[in-house]
Amino acid sequence: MQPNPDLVRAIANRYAANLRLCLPLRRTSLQLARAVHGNIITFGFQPHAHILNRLIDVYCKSSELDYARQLFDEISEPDKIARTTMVSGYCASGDIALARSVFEETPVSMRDTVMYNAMITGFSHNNDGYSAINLFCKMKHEGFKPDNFTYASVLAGLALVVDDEKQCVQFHAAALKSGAGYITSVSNALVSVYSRCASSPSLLHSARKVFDEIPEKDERSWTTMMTGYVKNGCFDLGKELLEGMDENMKLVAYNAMISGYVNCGLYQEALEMVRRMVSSGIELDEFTYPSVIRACATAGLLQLGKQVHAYVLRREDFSFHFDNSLVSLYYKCGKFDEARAIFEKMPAKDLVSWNALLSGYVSSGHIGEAKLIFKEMKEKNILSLMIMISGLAENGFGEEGLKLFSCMKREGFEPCDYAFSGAIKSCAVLGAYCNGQQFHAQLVKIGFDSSLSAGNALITMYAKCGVVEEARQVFRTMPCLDSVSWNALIAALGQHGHGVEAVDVYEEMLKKGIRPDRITLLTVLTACSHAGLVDQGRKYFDSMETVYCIPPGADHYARLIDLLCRSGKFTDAESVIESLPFKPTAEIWEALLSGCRVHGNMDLGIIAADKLFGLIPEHDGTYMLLSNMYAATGQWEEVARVRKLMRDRGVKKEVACSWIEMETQVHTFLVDDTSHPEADAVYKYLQDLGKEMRRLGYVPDTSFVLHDVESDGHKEDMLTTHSEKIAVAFGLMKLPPGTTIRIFKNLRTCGDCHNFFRFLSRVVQRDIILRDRKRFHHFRNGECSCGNFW
DNA sequence: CTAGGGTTAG
Repeated sequence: MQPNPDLVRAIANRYAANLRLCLPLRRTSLQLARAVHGNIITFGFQPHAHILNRLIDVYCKSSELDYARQLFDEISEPDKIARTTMVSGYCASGDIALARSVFEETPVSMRDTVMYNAMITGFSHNNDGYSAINLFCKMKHEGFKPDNFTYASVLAGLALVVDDEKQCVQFHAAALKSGAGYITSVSNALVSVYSRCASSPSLLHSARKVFDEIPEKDERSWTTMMTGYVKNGCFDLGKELLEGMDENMKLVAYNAMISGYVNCGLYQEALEMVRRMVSSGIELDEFTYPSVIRACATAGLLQLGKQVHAYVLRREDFSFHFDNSLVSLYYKCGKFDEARAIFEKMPAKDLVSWNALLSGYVSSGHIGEAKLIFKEMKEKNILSLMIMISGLAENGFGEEGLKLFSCMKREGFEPCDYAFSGAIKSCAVLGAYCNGQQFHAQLVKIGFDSSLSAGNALITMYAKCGVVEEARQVFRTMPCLDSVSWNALIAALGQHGHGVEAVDVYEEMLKKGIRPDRITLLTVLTACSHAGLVDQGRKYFDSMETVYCIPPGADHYARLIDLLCRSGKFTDAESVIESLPFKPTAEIWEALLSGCRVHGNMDLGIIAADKLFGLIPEHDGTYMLLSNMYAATGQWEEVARVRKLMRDRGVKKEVACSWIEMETQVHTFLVDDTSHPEADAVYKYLQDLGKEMRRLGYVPDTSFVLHDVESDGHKEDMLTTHSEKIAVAFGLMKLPPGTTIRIFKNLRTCGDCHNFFRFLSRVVQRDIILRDRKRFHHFRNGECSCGNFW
C-alpha cells in the first residue's frame, strides 16, 4: 500500500509539536525523535525545515551528536536555526572545534545574534574566556547588536579571565549602555565578574553594589554573590548574606560555603556548616555530599567519611561525583583496596574517576601501578598529564617526567603552571640546570612566574642544581608563599652548608606567625645536623611536641640521631634509641651507622649494621658502609667477610654512575668507563691533573678501595676511575673557563674522591659542585662547604 | 536555536 504523503507529513508535524513539549523528558523525546526520523526514512518525504531542526535539537540534547550531524548533513541548505542548533549542540557536548567549524562555514550574511550568542556561550562553557571576548568584539565589529543573552554569555567568559578592574568597568558600562545592565541574568554575571577579578578581590564591593541594585533578584543572584564571598575567603560576609536569604534558596548557598571552606582546608568549619544545615531542616543534596567527603578526605577522617558513605548509599540520591570523591577519600586514608574496589564497581567511569585513581597511586608512591593506569586511560586531559608528570618527578623518574611534558606540548595541551612545576621538579631530579633555567624563562614569559606551585618547584630545582643564590632569589621575589616555599628554602640552605642561615630563615618563618609542619621540622633538623648546630637542633626537636603538637616520626628521630652522632655524642644517640616510643626502624639504624662511619666508631657501627641486616637484608648500602668502615682501618679479612655475606645473600651493589649536563645534553659515566667517544683524552687529562695535585700535597687514600689489592699502585688506578672523577675531568675539558662545574652521582661519594675534588678545585681554580645520593659538596679553592669530612 | 550560581580528580 502506498502511504499518503500528506497524512505522514501531518503525523510528523504532530510529532514535532510533541517534541517541543517533551524536550525536558529526554528519554521520551528521544524516542519520539527516533520515530519521526524513522518515518522520514521509511516514507522518503522531505519534511519541513523546522521539523528537521527540532530533530537535530533533540538528538543534540540527548547526546546523540552523530545522528544530529547526519540529519544536518542531509539538509541541502541548512538555515540559520539548524546551524545554531548544531553549534550549540557541539558546544554543550564540549566539542568546541566542531561547533566552530559549523559556525565559521556559515556566511556572515546568514548569521544572526542568536548564533553568535550560542558560539560565545560555547567558548565560555569550555573555559575559553578569551575566545568568547574576541568573538563578542568581532560580532560588534560586523554590525550585530548584542542582546541580553550576549552580555550574560560574554560576561561568563570574562569572569574566567578577568584580571584587571578596568576590564570589569568597561564591560559593565557597555552592558548599561545597551540597556542590558539591569537584566537579572546580566547583573548576575556582572556580580560574578567583579568578584572573580584576579588582581583585586577588593572589587567585592562593586560586586555587592551590582547585587544590591538588581531590581528583581532571583536565586542565582543570591548564590552568585555568595560564591563571590566564598571564593575570596570572606566567609563572614557569606554567613551574613546567608542570614538574609529566603529559606528555600539556602541550599545552594550552603553548598557554596561548604565547598569554599573545604577548598581553604577549613574542614572543621565545613562540617560545622553541614551541622547547621541539618539543624535548620535543609536537606543535603547530591551537590553537598562530594564536598563533605572531600572534607573528610583532606582531614583524614576515615570513620566519618565511611558514615557519610553509608548514609548516602541508603538515600540513593547521589551522582557519580560522589563515587569519584569516595575513590579519593579511601586512597587518601591509605585504603587502596577499597579505593580500587569502588573504582571497579562504578557504573559510569569518567575522566575524573580515572584521574582520581591515577592520583591515588601516584601520591602513595605506587608509581608502577600509576604508569599502568596511565597507559590504560583512553582519554586524558591536562590534569591527567599534570598528575603523571609530577608523580614521575616526585618518584625520581626525571627523564620520563620531562619526556611526558614535551609529549604534552606536542599533543596540543597548553601547559599550565602546575604542569611546569612538574617539569621543573623533573629537572631537579636530574640536576638539569640549563633545562630548568629555560623553563624558568618560559614561566616569566607566559606570566606564570607568580605561581606558587611553579615558584616552589623552582626553589627546589635551583637548590638541587647547587645554585643556592637563585633559589634564594626566587623565594624572595615570590608574591605569595606557603609552608612548602619556606620548607624548600630552608632545605636549600641546609643542603648547601648554610646551616646558620637556614635556622635564621626558620626563625623568620616563626616570627611571621607561620606554623611549621612536620616537613619543616625535618628540614630544620637536617640543616642543624649538616651545620653541626647540636644544641639548636635538640631545642627544635623538643619544640615539636611541646609547642607545635607534632609527634616526631621515625624520620625526625633519625635526623636527631644523625645530629648527635655527627658531633660524636654517641651516648646521647644511644639513649635516644633506647627511649624511642616505637620499635627502631631501619631509618634509625641507618642514621646511627653512617654517624659511626664518620667517626670510625666500630663497635656501635657493627651493632647498627647487624640490626639493619635483620631488617633490610637486601639493602646494599649497609654492606657498603660496613665494609668501608673495615677498609678504613685496614681490616681486610672483615671486608672480605662482608663482601662474601653480600654475595651469599645475592645482594647486588648498585652500579655507581655520575653525570654532567652540557647545554641540556647529559653525559653519563660509569666506574672504569671507557665507552665515551672521548674517553682516551679524558683519562689522559685526569692523569695530568693527578700529577699536579700530588705536587700540592694530594695523597690518594687507598683505604677506600674495597678489595685488598696487593700493590698500592694498582689501587690508585682503581681510585682514579671512580665515575665522578671521569665526569669532572670531562666537564673541565669541555666547559668554558670560569663556569661552575656541576657533577651528579647516584651513590655516595667516597672520601678519596672528596679529597680529590678539594685539591682539584684549587689546581684548576674552578667552583665544583658535587651532588651525591645524600648531600651536596661545594668545592672552592681547596675547601668544601661541608667541611673536610664527607 | 542563545544567558547567569552550588558537586568530583592536583
